[in-house]
Amino acid sequence: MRQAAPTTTFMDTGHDHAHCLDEALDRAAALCADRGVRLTALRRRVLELVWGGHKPLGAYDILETLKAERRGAAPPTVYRALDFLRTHGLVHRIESQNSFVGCPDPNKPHGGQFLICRTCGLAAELNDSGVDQAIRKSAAKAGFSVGRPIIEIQGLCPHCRKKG
Amino acid sequence: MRQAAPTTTFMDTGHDHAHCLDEALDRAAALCADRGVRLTALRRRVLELVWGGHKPLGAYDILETLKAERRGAAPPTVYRALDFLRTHGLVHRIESQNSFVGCPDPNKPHGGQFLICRTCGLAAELNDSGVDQAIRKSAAKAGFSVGRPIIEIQGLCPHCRKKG
DNA sequence: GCTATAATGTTATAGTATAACACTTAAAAG
DNA sequence: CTTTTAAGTGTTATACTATAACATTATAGC
Repeated sequence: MRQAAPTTTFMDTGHDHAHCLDEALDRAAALCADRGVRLTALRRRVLELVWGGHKPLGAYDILETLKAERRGAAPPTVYRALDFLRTHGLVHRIESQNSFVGCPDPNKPHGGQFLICRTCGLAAELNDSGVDQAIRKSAAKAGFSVGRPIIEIQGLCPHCRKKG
Repeated sequence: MRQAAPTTTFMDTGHDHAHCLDEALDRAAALCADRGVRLTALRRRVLELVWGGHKPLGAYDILETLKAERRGAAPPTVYRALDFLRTHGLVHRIESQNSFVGCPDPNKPHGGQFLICRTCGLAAELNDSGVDQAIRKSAAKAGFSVGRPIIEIQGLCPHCRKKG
């Protein structure tokens, strides 16, 4: 085990984000090494951009930055990197926003549970077993076999509630 | 009150769908009358198409049908009708599929909880208070104020499990 | 080094959604 | 009943999101 439990709640605005980022990149490198897959410079860079903050980024936002750095970056450049990162659980897609955010806990396979602030745009990943169990129970009642649960809760984060 | 509690689980393949559809249109007419808003021919027709089955439809699928019926139907034609229907809770958007499905219970305001079969594409709307409570509890722990919860559970419906 | 495979570059296009303005129809006011 | 006003729809153009298909380059294993 390389890391202690990663962040799952809203960060202070002034938290040490460089630390989050470094840890995320270290986890990714370790995970890819374990699985014998390649965290190439491009994939690493895209992951870095996604972890640039706790606010989900659009694919074309990422592309804008890449274009300034690499000759000929195009949509497939970023979508392919994102596909790789998602396959390995390093990044989640926020379905309700067409955006992407780093996963703080890529080793544990899970669907995403997100709290998303409608004011500041920050997203926090939950992974609440109570929610998961309630869903499984409810699905079971309908005779439904649960594959990938998508949970995206729009609302107000603690900071924006106070300022509100 | 015009109607008894509407469907919330997976329908038999051979259920009386004409009945579902009629009830949905009646509910919509009553709701619009109550609220003093207009269920125009276009809006009614789009709702009818969305309720053509229990499988969510894409906006451009709806558009294809409309084009055959109305001169000059274009994307705004269908998106505007869908916006109206969504505003009044008559239709939900399935975020993970860019598709739209009729709501069986438009009077009770609620975010959508959906079970979506990855094989046959059918969607069933839940509205499980256990799930809702688990989410509220978990969000409260993070100091987050819940607005609109989006829950889309991909998996296998009872019929597709059996056919396997 | 050679070969097979994986990754990326490159061009084109598909699929989803909205902006902006013109026109028509229906409701409200007189 | 007509005028006025607002709501709804038509129409054109365009923005945003994502993938297909094929060429080229880089990497890993032999």
